[in-house]
Amino acid sequence: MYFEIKNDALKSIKNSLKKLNYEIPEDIKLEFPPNPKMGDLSTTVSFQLAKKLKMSPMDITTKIMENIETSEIFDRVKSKGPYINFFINYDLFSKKLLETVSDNCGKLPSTGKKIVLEHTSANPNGPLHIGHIRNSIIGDSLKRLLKTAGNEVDTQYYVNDMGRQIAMIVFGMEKLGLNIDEDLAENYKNNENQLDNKIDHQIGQLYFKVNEYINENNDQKIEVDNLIKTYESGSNPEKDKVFEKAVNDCLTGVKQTLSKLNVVHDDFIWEGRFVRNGDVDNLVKDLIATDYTKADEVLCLDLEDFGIEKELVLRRSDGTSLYSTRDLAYHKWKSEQGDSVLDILGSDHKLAIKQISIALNLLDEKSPEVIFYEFIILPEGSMSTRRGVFISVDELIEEAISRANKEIKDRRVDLDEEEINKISEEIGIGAIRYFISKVSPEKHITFKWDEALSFERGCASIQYAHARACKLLEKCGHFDLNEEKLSLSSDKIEDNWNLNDSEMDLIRTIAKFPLVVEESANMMRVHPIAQYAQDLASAFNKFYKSEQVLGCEIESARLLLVDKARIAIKNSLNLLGVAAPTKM
RNA sequence: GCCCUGAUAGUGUAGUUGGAUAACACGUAGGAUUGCGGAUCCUAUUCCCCGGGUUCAAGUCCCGGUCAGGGCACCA
Repeated sequence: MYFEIKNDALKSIKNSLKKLNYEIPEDIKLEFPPNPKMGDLSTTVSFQLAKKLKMSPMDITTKIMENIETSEIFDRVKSKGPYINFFINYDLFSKKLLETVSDNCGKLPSTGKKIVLEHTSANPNGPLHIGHIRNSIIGDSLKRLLKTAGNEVDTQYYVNDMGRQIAMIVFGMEKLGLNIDEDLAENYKNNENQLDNKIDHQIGQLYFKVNEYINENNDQKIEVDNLIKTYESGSNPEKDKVFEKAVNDCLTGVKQTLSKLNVVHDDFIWEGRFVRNGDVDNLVKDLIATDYTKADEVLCLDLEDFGIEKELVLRRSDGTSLYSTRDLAYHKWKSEQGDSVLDILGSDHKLAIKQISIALNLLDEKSPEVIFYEFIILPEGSMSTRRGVFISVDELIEEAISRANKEIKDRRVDLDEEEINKISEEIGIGAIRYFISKVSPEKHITFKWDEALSFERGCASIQYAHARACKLLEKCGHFDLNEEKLSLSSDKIEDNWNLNDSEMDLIRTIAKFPLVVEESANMMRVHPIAQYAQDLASAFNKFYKSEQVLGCEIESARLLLVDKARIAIKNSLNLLGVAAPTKM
């Protein structure tokens, strides 16, 4: 709705400027006044013009005001100082809104663009820990946001099957006799209470032990190197199977975890394929042709001309490839899969991705757009799979759900076990996803249980607003709770509906949703959505508290308003990958 | 040492085209339920790290500090 209103306001301003023979600035600034009492939209165009016209902003505003005409959606337009403020006609606006908001509210028209989005891509050498979760949650929310904003999005998990880590795991299994207990892993699937048995956790423990062993027996490193060489050459199919199984096992566990968080990838791309299919070799050849490579002891790419002192090593002296070389081949491939490439990366990858971007430019390929995030650390310090110091995402999920469970049991004695479990899960997962998505990625997060999982501050209150709306609608008799559908047409809106403050505020907030989607998608940021969902819930709660809906004179109008609020809350939560329970 | 990021009420955060009275949540202190769920609402409280500069206008841009985190591998 605001898109249309903004256009109308813009047209009014332009017409007025035209009449005055003033120059029309290319982008006339329109913003929201600090307080709705001051208007619904305002422009600072007079400031913009002051210098060119050699007039004071105040005088320009006076002139504009003498000539301005507005469309009927605005009640009036008033100046305050040099600001020009537009006031919406809420009788018209609210009816229009209630007529137009539908189930897919927030969805923008197609851009025709395809984005390849890589996120999570954690090494398959252990379970996801709460450091990884920021990547997954930002990535998955961004996917939802960009899709809603009209893009086609393909999400990929880049699987590091060829790195030293996996070789170490294979080494541990073959040389140290460490093994994965399949029965225990299977056992976990059937009754999820022994996290240590979960297959990716078993692999994590194995990896930790191998690290300890190698640290004490440095001479054994050569064995690991040999394993890397063998796997990379593809000369030993038996060995390949061992590698592949280890990776797949770990991935099985990782996928279980992600799916609980409502995170699903479209593709899993194994880095090994880029070595096996010759892409890495070809890429190295192409880079040599650019004359930027140097071959001293090893082959590397000299990036000094681009302001990077550190050269990028392309091959080990034993001829095997490195992570960054394979990643380069992967990026080249990705850039051919869509119109743009988007990576979600921890800020520790900043230098590496910069090197990769420059190399891609040398090869005339698109470089990726990157969203960096800072680390989540524990109060006692940073996490490490290698050192075995971390809180796993599975632990976090268990704790979140169990806290939600306790909470809901206290409040709802009327619900059966199955319902309670389902709702606890929705609330627990919501708390986690909301906690991460509400802060901007460049901010450091120190993880504290109570802050991450508090239901007072956070997501549960938004979900509660949704549940409340559903309950109210259910009582009116025209609402199907299973289908979540209100059968009440907008021509039932009463003619004598004069909106009060809380209604206007709610209308305004709902109407903003597509605007928030557009702006957030443009910035590729999800935390404004979290804030918006909170604002929406708050506007709804205020309305709910101050106005009676059922049995009032304007029941139809208010029921429709509640229904639209419900949809907006649900859809905004959905952008964050958070469920909207109909009761809780 | 060089490079990158952060610093906003007691706490955690928003504030990205420079614009009006800096927003939200929690905390604390009060208050609200004869009506649809109190996981709610209302009131009070308190903030732009320091020093310069640009501008009609700076939390926002520029320069110089301080503190915190990260990066600078034949690791990923």
